[in-house]
Amino acid sequence: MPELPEVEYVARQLATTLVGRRIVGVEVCWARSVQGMLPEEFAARLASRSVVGIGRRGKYLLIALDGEETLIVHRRMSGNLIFAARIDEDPYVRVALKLDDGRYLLYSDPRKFGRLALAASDAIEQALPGLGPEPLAASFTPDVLAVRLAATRRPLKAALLDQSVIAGLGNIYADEALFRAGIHPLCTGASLSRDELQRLHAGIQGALRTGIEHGGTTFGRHRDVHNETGANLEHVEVYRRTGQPCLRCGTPIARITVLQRGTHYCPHCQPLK
DNA sequence: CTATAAACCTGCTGGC
DNA sequence: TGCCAGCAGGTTTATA
Repeated sequence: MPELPEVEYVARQLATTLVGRRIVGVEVCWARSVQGMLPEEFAARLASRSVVGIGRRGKYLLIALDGEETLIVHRRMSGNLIFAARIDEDPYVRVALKLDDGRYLLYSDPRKFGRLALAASDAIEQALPGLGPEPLAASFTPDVLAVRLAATRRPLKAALLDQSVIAGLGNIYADEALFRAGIHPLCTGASLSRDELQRLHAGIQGALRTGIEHGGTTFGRHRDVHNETGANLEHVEVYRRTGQPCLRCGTPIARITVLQRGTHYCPHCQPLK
């Protein structure tokens, strides 16, 4: 579920609410939510650690601790990090961190796909699978985008969903970016003109920034650290709008399947060359 | 390299 | 009301 905007929004919340807190207790309720080690070792390595910083890489949330270790969280389809007064406030708790102010930070995840891991703070990139550039970094230019897309013959939608091409885009924001750019999801990356590349670059950044601004997109499970929904569903232009009129031209939004993922676009505004 | 399917899991929605 | 099929923001692994 969470894509870059949903992770970034939560990261910004945690930067002001979690940094400085110490972990005084760890309860693992679903062992497989912890990656790479047994729950006992995970709990032992987190015990008495203080949070010194919050970061994000693609869809990975990074919680830096003293002792040079970082807690890496990937929420996958249905995971959320939520502050609570008690563990049983949420029915889907997989891991609970008790904090030194008496509250809990709960990792809640109905579908159990998400993972928590620990890695040396100076080796985060090596601990993650190979990720492409950060699309909101200043160094992510239309030229960089062109180079990333030139290396593949796959449909653009498939390339945008590939985290090793660009980090952080998922099904919602890939569709939104392509709509903003006026490019059909089945176009080939290598076939894009200079103008189309610039539009796609602007579309990617614009869609992501809009998502962050509205607290992320919630149509199902995404919640922020206060268990609040994100408002960006009111601002998406094509995602899950199948059959509804295009906000630009009125043509009904079409839905196709790419990589077994629902893909939404306007047949008029996003022509297939 | 590309494409496709399956696996990991549970909950919700829509149709009959 | 009840049941079943299908769908869901992601990623990894196996197979053609």
